[in-house]
Amino acid sequence: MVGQRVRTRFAPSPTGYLHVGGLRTALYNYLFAKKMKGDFIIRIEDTDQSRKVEGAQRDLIKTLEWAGIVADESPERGGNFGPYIQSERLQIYDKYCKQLLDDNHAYYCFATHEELEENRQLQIKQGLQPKYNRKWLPEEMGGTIPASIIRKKLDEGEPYVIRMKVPDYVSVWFEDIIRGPVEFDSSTIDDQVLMKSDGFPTYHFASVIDDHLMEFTHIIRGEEWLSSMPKHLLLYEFFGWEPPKVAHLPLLLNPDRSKLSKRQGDVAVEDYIRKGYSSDAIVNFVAMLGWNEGEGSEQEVYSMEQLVNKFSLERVGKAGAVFNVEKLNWLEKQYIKNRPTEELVEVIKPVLLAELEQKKSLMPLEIITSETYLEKVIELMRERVGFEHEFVTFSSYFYFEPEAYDDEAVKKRWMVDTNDLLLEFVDILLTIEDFSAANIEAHLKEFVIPKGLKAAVLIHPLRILVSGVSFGPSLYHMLEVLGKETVVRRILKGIEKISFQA
RNA sequence: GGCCCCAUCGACUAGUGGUUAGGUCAUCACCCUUUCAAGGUGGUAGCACGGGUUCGAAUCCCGUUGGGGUCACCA
Repeated sequence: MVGQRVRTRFAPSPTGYLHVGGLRTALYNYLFAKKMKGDFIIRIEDTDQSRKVEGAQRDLIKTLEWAGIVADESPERGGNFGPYIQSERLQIYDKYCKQLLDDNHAYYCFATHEELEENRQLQIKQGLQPKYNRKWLPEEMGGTIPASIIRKKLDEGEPYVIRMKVPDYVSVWFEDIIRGPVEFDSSTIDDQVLMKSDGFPTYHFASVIDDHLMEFTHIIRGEEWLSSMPKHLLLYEFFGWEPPKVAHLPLLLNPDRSKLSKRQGDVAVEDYIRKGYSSDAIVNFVAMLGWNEGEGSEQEVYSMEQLVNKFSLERVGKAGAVFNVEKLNWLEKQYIKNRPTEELVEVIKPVLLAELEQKKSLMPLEIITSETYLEKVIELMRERVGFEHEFVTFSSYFYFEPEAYDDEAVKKRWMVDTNDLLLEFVDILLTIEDFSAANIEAHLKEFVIPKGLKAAVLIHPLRILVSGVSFGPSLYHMLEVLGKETVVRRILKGIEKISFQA
């Protein structure tokens, strides 16, 4: 194994959306493989027919690719170790199962669900660990069932499963890359079903065989698999295969420290995409949940490339991490602040166009959809939005007339003579040739100072009139970007609707 | 409950025997400011507990407590 090219895998079951925990698992597999100049592979574990969801495989891969996690081999890309879908590898599992049967490492079990359940209840009542009672263990393997009976059942076409025979009184030991040595006693391991009665393998069996056949060097997966590791190890031993190195990742947690779940917020990557998070932020955030550079590094923002360069399994923590959206939000803002303007234009243009389908704008379309205009909006709003789409949704006044005016702000900012002042000031605005921020500011001050008033008496009402709200970018720059015509129109329209309230 | 894993500010974490226990998010205050942000400065806040080992423990060992995972013909 020394000098071997690193191969890792992400092996989701196509039962629905991609979980953020799954995203992190995939990411760590990807980062490690790429860091080691190796390959990252996607394998689909669809051995449970009943849970299979149509389209899930496509969505899973699409979402991973959205995040920048592109597999070197996958069901869609192919590769030299296919098929990459387990339901297409059934003959392979059959073959290896036969071998286990021949070697007396596995046996047929004809127990019914009812029987099993009854046995389980009995054991629980007796205070024992629920475990298969080995009723169908054949004589030659130390059990009580004669080969003839098994033969007969088989001939009669009786449904069966195939179980692995866990050796008694052995201790299974392995070294986890993240956790160090871990030991289990075989008495705590159940005779795991390998082949289900529908002829499909269970996860445990299929994944061991595929992990070996596909020549993975490192298995990186969630901690929930830690306790089934000994079963897998036993299987490797039965086959005489060298097991890959394993790393069990700490779990992602809810704010109350239970396993991250629906109910307490969004868990699907798609949910976050829908809300407007960028892959940069999600990947960065999820990468830091359990991994850090260490050695006094204070970097918080990492590109995928940097992550690849710096990632190491040794620096993955052992404790679960709470998925905290606040920090994700902060990261998203960091990316928006630093994203090239052209990129932002590309993203928000379609959002604006879609919005324009719904709503009429009184502003010239060729202007507000132009790149130069959007660039100006971005310049003003860049540090004030939490998501890219907010360049449109949170700043709709750059494109649409205000539909309402913030009541509280109006109450606070309107004096008896505000409307008169505004009306007077409109005339001045009309005279401004060069409608620039600096010019507007100069004219406003020139207008207000001789009257012994502060600029604020106009600044706030103007903002409210023009945008409808009491917050936003620099007023003068906002007016400049909107243009004289729009500004004047909105002021006149606004003062018709707003008046001083005592 | 058995087995397994884990334990530093509210959150993410740095720290591997000697540090005023550091950083980031959040939070609070102040500065900047026409507003809101952004930014700047500063503050509050943490080694779960109890025993050891040691001249000296956040760091090593044991125990307790707490949390989590897992005990399927699901992955």
